[in-house]
Order: sequence, then C-alpha cells, then structure tokens
Amino acid sequence: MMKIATWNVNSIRTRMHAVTKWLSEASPDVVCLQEIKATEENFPFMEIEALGYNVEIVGQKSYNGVAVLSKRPFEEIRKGLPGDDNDEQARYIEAVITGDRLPFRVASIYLPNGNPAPGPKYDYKLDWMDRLESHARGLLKFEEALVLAGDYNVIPEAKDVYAPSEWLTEALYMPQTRAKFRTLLGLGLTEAFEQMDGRAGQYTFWDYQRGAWQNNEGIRIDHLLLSPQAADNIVKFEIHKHTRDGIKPSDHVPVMGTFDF
DNA sequence: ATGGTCGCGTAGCGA
Repeated sequence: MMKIATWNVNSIRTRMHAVTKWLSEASPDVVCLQEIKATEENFPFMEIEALGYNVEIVGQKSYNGVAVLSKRPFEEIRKGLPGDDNDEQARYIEAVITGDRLPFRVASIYLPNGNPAPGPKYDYKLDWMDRLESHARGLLKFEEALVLAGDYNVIPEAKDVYAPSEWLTEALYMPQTRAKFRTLLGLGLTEAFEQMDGRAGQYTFWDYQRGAWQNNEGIRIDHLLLSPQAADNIVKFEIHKHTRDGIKPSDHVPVMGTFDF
C-alpha cells in the first residue's frame, strides 16, 4: 500500500514542528507540499531526509514553492508546469515512483489563488488552469496511475464551502474557475474525495482570520485528482483535520489517499 | 464598509 498525501504548509521553516509530528504519526509514503516559501538554500533538506524521505523541490524566495517527499527513490522528476517559459512562479513538481505492485506518477500543484477577480491575477490563474489541462491531457495518454495532488485554490461545489453566497465574487469559487476545474475532471480524472466520501462540509482550509476555525467556516480546496488506473486502486481517503488544532498550525490540513500500488 | 490573522522579512504584499 502507498499512502500519498498533499499539504499546503504555509512556510516549511515555520511549520517544521507540525510537519515532523505529522510525518511520524501518519507515515505517508509520498508527500506533496505547497507554499514552502523557501529556496534550495534555506529548505530543511537534512531534517526531512533524516526521517527517511528523498526530497525534491521547486523553490522560490518568500512566496509559493512546492516539494515532493518520498520514502521510495524518484525514477523521474519534472520541475515546472510546461506551457509558459516566462512563468517565474514555483508552483509545480512531478515525480515517478514505483510501489510494491505498480509505478505511479504524482504531481505537487500550487494553483494560483487568483484574487482579486477580475484582474491580472485572475487572468494568470485561468491561464495556469489551461496549461494544467493541456499537460494533464498528455499525461493521461500514458494510461498509468497518476495522482495530481495539491492546493487547487478551487472550491468545486456549493457543498464545499460554509457560506456559498459569500464566495460568489471570489476567484476560488467564481463560475469560470469551477467550469475550468470541471473541464479538467472531464479529461477522465476523478476526485478521490468524491469517490470515497463526497459529503458536504468536509473542509481542508480555514482562514486565520475572524475565528474561521472555531466557527468551522472552512472551504475544500486541497484535492487529489486520479487517473482511472489510480482511481481503481484507492482504498482509503482521509482529511487530517486534527492538525488545524496544533501549535502554530497551517491554515490548510493534510489530505491523504491510500492506494494498492 | 471595515477590520480581522498569519508569513516573509523588516514595508508592504500575498493569502
């Protein structure tokens, strides 16, 4: 079995205590991290490698940044989302890993937030989603187990937000955002959450402001998107909500799938 | 309508 998780940690250096605690409790085989807010120079490689993980990152100073951790060796690494050579933002890394039964491909995705919308930041978000769709279409042609994991900054449906009416003008929930997300799914991807749970009110993010956590005013924006070969092999899906209660928590919580790979 | 909280890095931006 392979446990594959995604977590937007909102700074790896500030979050190391929470991350190491969670790694030892949940013992994921593969972890996709977002918003590491670190470069190759200041990422804590030694501490994470000491816990038994291979580590690859796409870093950036102060903002963004993604990483993939794996107990198994990486057979292939791709850094950056194809489709725009001028894109400087660190938001995509992809790896191929072999499990007990099957090789699989996993991506750590930090999709742009896009606020305020409309505007240049929203245009960048929509362009990025088009590039992701194009790249995913190519990956699906391999007909292999594929897990596109990350912070999508997309609330798929009304059931995934505490107060849909308050989010109508937010880049995370606007109709065009959700339409592009559905187009991505339409390529032949399945949300692990929808296959295993699908219930309303299962959130992965609560804002630091306004007592959002205490009032359970959350949204579900961290997703595992699966190719048919991955969807056929998922046996468990979990949202590790308890981590939002810890000391200096991230505003996101980990999401983890267990696969018979 | 405003302000409310974090993280980075030490002002103000991004979320």
